[in-house]
Amino acid sequence: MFHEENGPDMSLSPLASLSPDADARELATVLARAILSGHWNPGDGFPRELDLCRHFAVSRNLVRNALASLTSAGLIERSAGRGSWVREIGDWHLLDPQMSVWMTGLETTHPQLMREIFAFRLSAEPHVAELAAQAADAEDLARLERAWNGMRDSAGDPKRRNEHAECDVAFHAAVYRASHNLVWRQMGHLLRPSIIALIQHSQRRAGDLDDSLERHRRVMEAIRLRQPQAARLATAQVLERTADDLSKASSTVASSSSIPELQGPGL
Amino acid sequence: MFHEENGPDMSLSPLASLSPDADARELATVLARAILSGHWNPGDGFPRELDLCRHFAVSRNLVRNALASLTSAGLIERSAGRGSWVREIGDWHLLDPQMSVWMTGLETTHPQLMREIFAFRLSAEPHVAELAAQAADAEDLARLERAWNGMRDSAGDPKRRNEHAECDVAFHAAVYRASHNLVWRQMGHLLRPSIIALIQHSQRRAGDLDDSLERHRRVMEAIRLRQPQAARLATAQVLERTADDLSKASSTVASSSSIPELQGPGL
DNA sequence: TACTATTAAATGTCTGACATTTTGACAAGC
DNA sequence: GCTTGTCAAAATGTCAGACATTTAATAGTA
Repeated sequence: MFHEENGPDMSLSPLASLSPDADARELATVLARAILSGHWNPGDGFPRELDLCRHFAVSRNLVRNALASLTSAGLIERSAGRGSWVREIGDWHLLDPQMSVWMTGLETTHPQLMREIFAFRLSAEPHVAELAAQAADAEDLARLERAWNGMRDSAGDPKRRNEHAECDVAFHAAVYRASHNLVWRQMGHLLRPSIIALIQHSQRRAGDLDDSLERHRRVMEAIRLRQPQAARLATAQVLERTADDLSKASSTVASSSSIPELQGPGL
Repeated sequence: MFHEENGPDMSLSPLASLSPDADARELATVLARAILSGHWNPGDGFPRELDLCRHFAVSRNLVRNALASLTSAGLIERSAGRGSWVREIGDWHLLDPQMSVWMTGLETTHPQLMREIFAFRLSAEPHVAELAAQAADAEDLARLERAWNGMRDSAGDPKRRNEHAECDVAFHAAVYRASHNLVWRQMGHLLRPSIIALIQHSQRRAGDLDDSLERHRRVMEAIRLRQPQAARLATAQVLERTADDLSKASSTVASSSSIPELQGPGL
């Protein structure tokens, strides 16, 4: 007897429940967020297809489609005859837009991932703003202005915090897009989990909010006036303010503004 | 009669043939490369599942798995009852590692994509090298040296051109990885199609090769000596040489070093 | 010990059927 | 003429069961 049919199924315990009429997309979301929450260590075996079928009461086909999504995001690896297992964090496709969606809805944000993403933004975004100041057209400016107006109008109101966060995302995404390079533009997807997680967990004072708004406005203005250096500086100052909020929000005062080093061996 | 059962099936004509024992991965590759080659315009309808089944003589299941890959790469969009259609180039997930694999094997390289990717490298890679010079450890240096030695040993030999290209890719990927940031590291996947396409299509003279080797060596040395500014400059000069080779290789002397602007409206 | 055949477990694929979503045609009613 | 409701067709989404293939462990044998 190799089955553990009636056992407690420990490996399935971290899985949330699923609505009864779920489709493959929802199932993939549940599974992905369980991995992103760190419920499995890299190299750990992932539940077998049939176990997942029983646990969620869905067909094997649906499970396979969901697992295919996780595979294409680099979260798991599969092999006929051997099973599925969780890949190490360095192999995850952080730039897959699907990953952004999964990360955004996470209740407990993955601290290491957030540090990595923010460190990336810190090193890249000022330069993106510089490119944007060289290439932005009228449409880009309109997008920036729409997003900024949304931030201004929803500032300070606790009921409109989600709206404020979305406008914040839209603003930064508009900067990436204004670079008029398809690769940078794709990278804008990375912003959502980073910004949402921050806004949700930080309690800003009104003064901080005004200051943040003003710094965003300077970025927009520099891009409008085609001043690359000014745009670079203004963006760096926006991120500096964000880093402040971040260190206030997190109980552990990590060095969020220096490039964190980790991920030693690898293979 | 709405079926066009026996028609010439024009929409299937750009599809290459498939080996008889193909799996979903191969089928996805054939379909993806057909799209990447530009055989469909954005918004064009993609063949229906059953047509693809007949054309390739495979099961519907296999076709569906292949189409799921294309969907997760942002190449097509699907909707129950309406069918599948090709998305516009700005929505393609250029940073999906799977896309790099598909692009690399392409016979006719997609000129716009290659320009976009190279423009990105030109704007980002010097800064990545700067980060690498701050964060590289012994293992990173070993990887760089291994790759550079491979480039040196295979230089000039027409029979070892693929090997040379692979080492070139490995060198630049090692720089991205040495930044010790997971996001930049993932971005290293983007290098392969860019470098391979260039090496395959350019006929370098021996002197150019030596020069390229020397410039790569300077990058490695600057990283080893922890000299960020020198690493930045050296990388910029490597890319400058590459740009020269590019403009020699392409018959149309496009402005490959300026950020190309395109993609106007796009909702 | 070393090698081979067997068996079981897990994922990969095939087939056929039904469910759901979307669109268009058509007729009834105002 | 215009709207509205109903129906059918087309396309993708899901289910169920069977078989194929790959992998690892096991038992048997020289």
